[in-house]
Amino acid sequence: MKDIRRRLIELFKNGYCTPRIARIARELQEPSTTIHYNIKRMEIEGLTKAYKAVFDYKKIGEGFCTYVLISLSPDEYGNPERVGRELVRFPQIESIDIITGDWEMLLKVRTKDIEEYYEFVKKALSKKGIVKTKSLSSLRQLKTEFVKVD
Amino acid sequence: MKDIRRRLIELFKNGYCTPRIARIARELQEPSTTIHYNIKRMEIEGLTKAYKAVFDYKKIGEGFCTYVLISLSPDEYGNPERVGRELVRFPQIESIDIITGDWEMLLKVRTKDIEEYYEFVKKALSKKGIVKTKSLSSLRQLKTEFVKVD
DNA sequence: TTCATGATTGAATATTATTCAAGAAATATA
DNA sequence: TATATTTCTTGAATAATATTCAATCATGAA
Repeated sequence: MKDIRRRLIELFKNGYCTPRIARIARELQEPSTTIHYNIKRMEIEGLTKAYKAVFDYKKIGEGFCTYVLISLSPDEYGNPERVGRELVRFPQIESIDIITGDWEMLLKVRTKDIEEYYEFVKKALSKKGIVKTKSLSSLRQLKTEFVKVD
Repeated sequence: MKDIRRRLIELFKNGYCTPRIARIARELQEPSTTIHYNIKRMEIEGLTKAYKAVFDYKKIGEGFCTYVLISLSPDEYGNPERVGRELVRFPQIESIDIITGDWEMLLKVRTKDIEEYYEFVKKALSKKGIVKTKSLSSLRQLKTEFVKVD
């Protein structure tokens, strides 16, 4: 058998979907050409960044979700984006924010389990500039990416 | 003019998109019927929960993003899901997690600005059971919903 | 009012999703 | 091991959908 699923999941994580114009037109009771026109305008103007899938992450082997608070070394305070941009490429990272408060950065990370999370931490969070981290693991998700789950 | 955009944004937040089968088939060099079959199976088995859009949230008037740590009263420790389920319905909430550590719950909230956030806090976080909160505002997002932004 | 720009829409066309039936591959059962 | 059963793959045909185009309408500026 071909492992189509694994490849589909990768594609769906950040794209390869598209609006259902005909269905939207029925829902909003407007002509499909009007819907089409508006969707294209929103894309051109950059309101929409991507069309993607939301998964039952447990079922795709990414059931372990952790929020990571990050403290940067003083010489990185002026440029937290540098560290952030290095992290963007890690597929386990769902979101990266530079934040107010006692910590400089907040990540949301998805892995299979705690072992895989440990591997991620060793690889990704040993960057120059990161001096301290604190992990908050999710015991249960009720909503993610605006979608009600569970 | 009809305000189509506002309505499209609402629909796109948690659905009304669909996989681009033909495009995926070209990308993966597989017959489109094989792709179709696998996508449907993933939907039936519940691997995929929704197909939706990711926005430039600043451009759709939701530029202010805040993570909210929540502490529950001792009599809610045994049932944090009760509070969580009450919060699910708020459209400003992107994610809800029950977490390990000093706090019981973590929300990700999107509003237009700090004023609208304040309105949200008054309405949503005055629930019985919530005894303390701490807001970490996002100064800059580098990645959200697995999609690189900015 | 007139003009320019952007939004809405129906009709025609191009592209795509879906169904169906047949066969191949994997798995279960004897 | 043989055989049955289930799941997966695939091409051909059809149904549904997206897209293009040109005309019309609405809006705001000059």
